[in-house]
Amino acid sequence: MDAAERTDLVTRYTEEVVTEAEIESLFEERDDPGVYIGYAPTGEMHIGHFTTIRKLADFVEAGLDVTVLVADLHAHLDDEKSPFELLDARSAYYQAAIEAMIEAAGSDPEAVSFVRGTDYQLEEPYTLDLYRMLAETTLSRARRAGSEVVRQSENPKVGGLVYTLMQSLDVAALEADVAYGGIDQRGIYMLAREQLPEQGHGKPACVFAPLLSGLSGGKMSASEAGSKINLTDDDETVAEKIEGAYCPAEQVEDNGVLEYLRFLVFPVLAERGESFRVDRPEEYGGDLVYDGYDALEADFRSGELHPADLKPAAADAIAAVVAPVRERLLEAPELLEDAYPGRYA
RNA sequence: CCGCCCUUAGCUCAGGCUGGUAGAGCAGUCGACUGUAGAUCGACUUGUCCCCCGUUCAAAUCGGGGAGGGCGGACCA
Repeated sequence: MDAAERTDLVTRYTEEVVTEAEIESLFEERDDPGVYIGYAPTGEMHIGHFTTIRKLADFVEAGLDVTVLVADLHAHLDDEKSPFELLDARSAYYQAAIEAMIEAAGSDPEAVSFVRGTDYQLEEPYTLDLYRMLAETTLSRARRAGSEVVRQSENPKVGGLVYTLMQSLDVAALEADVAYGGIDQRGIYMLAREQLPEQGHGKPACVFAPLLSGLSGGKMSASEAGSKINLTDDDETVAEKIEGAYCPAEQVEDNGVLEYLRFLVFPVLAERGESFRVDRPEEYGGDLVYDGYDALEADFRSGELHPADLKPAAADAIAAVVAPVRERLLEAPELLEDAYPGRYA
C-alpha cells in the first residue's frame, strides 16, 4: 500500500481531516505513525461509540500504531459523571466493550494498545507540562475549546477546564501523530495544535468522525433511551427502536437510520463481502439488494426505497452487527454490574 | 469563620406572604391521520413538595434543627 492508499483508508467515512496533506506526508516519512482516541468511561457505550470504533479497523489496516486511551480521570473531571470509586470498574467495562466492537468490526483487538489515564497522568513529565499549560491558557480559551465536550452547567467546576488541557496534552504524552475522535472534539484538538508546539511537542494531525443523528431526530441524546441503540439491546429492542425512528421519506439529512447504515453497517458488510438485502412486497416492487451505501441513498432520495421497507431491513442488519458485542458483554455480566451497580446489580 | 439565597413530576419552574386532598410547559405513553417515523389533532400517566422535630383538627406553606447547592463578606501580620 502506498502513502496515497493509506491516506484514503484513514480519511474515509470521516467528517473532517486536518489536514489530509499532513496525513499523507506522515505516511511518506514513516512506516507506522501513531493515532490515538480517548474515551472517558462514563455512561454505557452505545452505537455512536461503535461507529467511531469501527474506524479503528481502517487505522489498523492502514498500518497505523493505534492506541485507545481509557480516560478514567477525565470521566471524573467532567462534572463527576463517574464517581471516583467506580472508575476502575467502568474502565474495565469500557476496555472489554471496545475490544468486542473492534472484533465485531472485523479487526483484531490485539492490534490495538490500551492505556489508562492514571497510568501516566499522575507523574512527570505529564504533570509538569500540565501546570505549564494551566499557566498559559486563559479561562475563556479553555472554556471554548471544551464547550462541545465537557458538560455545560450553570455552575461549572474547575475540573472541566483542566479536562480540556489534559486531553490536549494526552496527544503528546501518547506520542500520537494523529488525534482521532468525534467532530465534537474539534475544539480541544485545535487547542492542541496551537499549544503543543509552544511546549516543544509535535503538532498533531486530526481525523474527526461524524456524530450520528439520534433516532428521534436531532442529536443523539444519552438521556433519551429511544434516541440510540445500546450495545446491550437485543434484536427485538433494536427492531422497536428503528421502527419508531424519525425517518422522513426521501430525506437524507438528520436521518439516523441512513447514517447508521452508512457509517456502521455498510463498512462492516464490505469487510465481510456481504450485501444489504431489503425484503419488499411485490406490491411495491419486490426485493432489493445493495452492495454499497451510495446506491441505497440514491433510491431513498428518489422515493424508490420507502422507509417502511427500509426500516425492518436496517433493524436486522444493525441488530446483527451489535449482537456479537452484546453476547460478549453478557458472557461477563459482572462487568456491567460492577460498572453500573444502580442499574444492573 | 460570618451573612444571605435556593431545594416541588424525567427536565424547567409556578404555588408558599394569608395552612384545607399539589399545578403548568416540555418530555413520556396510547389512539386518529399518514404504506415508517415526524408534524397535527384527541386522550392519559407521572410526586419522599430535600430530611428530622415541633405548632395545629389540618403543614409544600408556619417555627426550630440538619443536609446539599449557590452567592457574598471577613481573614490576608
